[in-house]
Amino acid sequence: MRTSWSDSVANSASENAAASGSFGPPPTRATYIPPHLRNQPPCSDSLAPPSLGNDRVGYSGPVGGSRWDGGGSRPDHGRSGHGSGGRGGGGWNNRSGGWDRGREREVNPFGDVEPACGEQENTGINFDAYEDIPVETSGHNVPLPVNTFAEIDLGEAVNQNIQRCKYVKPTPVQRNAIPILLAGRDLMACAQTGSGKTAAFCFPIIAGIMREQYVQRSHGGRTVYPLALILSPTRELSSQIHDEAKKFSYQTGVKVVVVYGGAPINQQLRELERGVDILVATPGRLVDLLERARVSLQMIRYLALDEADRMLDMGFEPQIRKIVEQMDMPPCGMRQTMLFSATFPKEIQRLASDFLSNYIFLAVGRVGSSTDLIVQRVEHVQEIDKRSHLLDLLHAQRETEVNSKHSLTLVFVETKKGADSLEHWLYIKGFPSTTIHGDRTQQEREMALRSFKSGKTPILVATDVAARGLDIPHVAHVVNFDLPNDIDDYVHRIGRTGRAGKTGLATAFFNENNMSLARPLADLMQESNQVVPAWLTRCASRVSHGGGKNRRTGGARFGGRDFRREGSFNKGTEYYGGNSGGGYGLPAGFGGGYNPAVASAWDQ
DNA sequence: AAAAAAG
Repeated sequence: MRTSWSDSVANSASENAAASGSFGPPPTRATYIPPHLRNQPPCSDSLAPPSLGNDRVGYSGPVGGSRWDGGGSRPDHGRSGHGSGGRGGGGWNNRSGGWDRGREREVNPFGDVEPACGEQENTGINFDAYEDIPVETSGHNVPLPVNTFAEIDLGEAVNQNIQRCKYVKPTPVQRNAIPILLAGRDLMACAQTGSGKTAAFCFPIIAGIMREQYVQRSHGGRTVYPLALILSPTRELSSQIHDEAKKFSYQTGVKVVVVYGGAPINQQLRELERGVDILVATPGRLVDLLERARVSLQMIRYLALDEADRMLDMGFEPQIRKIVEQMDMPPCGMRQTMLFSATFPKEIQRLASDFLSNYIFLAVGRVGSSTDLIVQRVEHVQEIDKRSHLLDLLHAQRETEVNSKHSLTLVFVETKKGADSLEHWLYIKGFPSTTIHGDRTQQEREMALRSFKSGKTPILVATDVAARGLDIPHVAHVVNFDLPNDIDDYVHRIGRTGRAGKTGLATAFFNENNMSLARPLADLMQESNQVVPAWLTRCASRVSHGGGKNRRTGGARFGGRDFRREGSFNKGTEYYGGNSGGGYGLPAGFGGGYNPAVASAWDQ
């Protein structure tokens, strides 16, 4: 059933494809071509996840040998003794082994990249600001952070990709996490999205796969045996991670495949059959593939959970436990496990420790100490007035935006129905928008995201499916039309703005229905040096003073703190990175603070 | 109670 305005006009004639930009006066329904349908090649196969192009032929399953080999011959499958001298020389200089044929046809993921990785120059970055970032680590024998990519031995191929991405210097989470992971340690990391955390876990995985020698076991059938598994809670996030990982692994011989629901499984099966070292997946589709015995986890050496706190909350935990504990994945200690999120509630940390072995906890704060990149506003708006209030905001925004051609507004609502209905209403009121939520087809979801990112529909009405991890440049304004019940969800939502060094605005509509959020929201805003309205403080003091589920413990400087350090369960701590005693005042989840118009690894 | 994730 077509519920979206975008869809309702999707079949309009295409001769108006060159219609004017979407920031002009609102179009009329009769002649309007939805922006996302303009200038599109006919028959674009939008069901295919981006960058699935994978063209190495004849590869199946883990390879019996190291990609370090400079040898001229393709490693033999199923040969256990291969590569005894494979690491001889130990250099990264020449790995022109058996992968070359495939490499020549490997799609260049840098060919059509979006501005995030391409158009900008790396000049004028104020890297000194990085030195101020509070970093907290705990655990046994924490490896020291590095300051440059050159200090890390990731190999020539990966180094080239780092250059292609125009990363000049590792971000704080990378500086700390990469040495930890290269040392083979398990890791629980608190760091905001947009802080380069995808690269922080991808680089060590790719380097590890290239370095090590894996023996192909002769298993039957069409089962594939990935060496690394990266799980994320939404399809779009998995797709995004896959796109990043493709860039990082370009011409390394390491193969990345993504699988998720809502897309044709046959295509994904074909990709898997062409070989997979790193599998990026959402839980449901992975379980399906495991049950069909098309994927085995026996060979997994690296397990990464992105948005790990979401992955371990009530809705996902059973599936994650099944994948990690009840299939054929090597147990804790036999694999390297890394958990990343911007928020890590204590209860979730306790759960997560089941999956970890002697792990290091890492929390990385934000850049700078006083400049808040996200201005948070809370307004008291009754349910009945929300729509007209939103309209006022959008009109005011339009007034001040005549010159900025690419400024996006992300509106979060509570329900899928509410998303459709608000989107339709906005259309009536002359604001081109689209919507993303779990009741839309995957094709529609991906189209909506593209249309929003490109600025063709500069308003996106979303449920929490878009709250986490998605890297959408140019989101100037996040509106919490309906506030979430959990303060961590709020942190993730507003984290969609204030990215890439730009300032962001986050507006929340608060009323009696949000009383349970009053206290944590007021605390959070205070900690991030925001103006807390007096009425909100009053609300906060009216509700219970107990430490409920929503209460942030241990201060919110980092959006998390190692739960092992609480109470008597103290395993010893070590500190690096100038955590000189608090006063940072802002939790993680607030965008990086470097100059605009520069690219760096922050632009992951 | 809602959202997400398999079909």
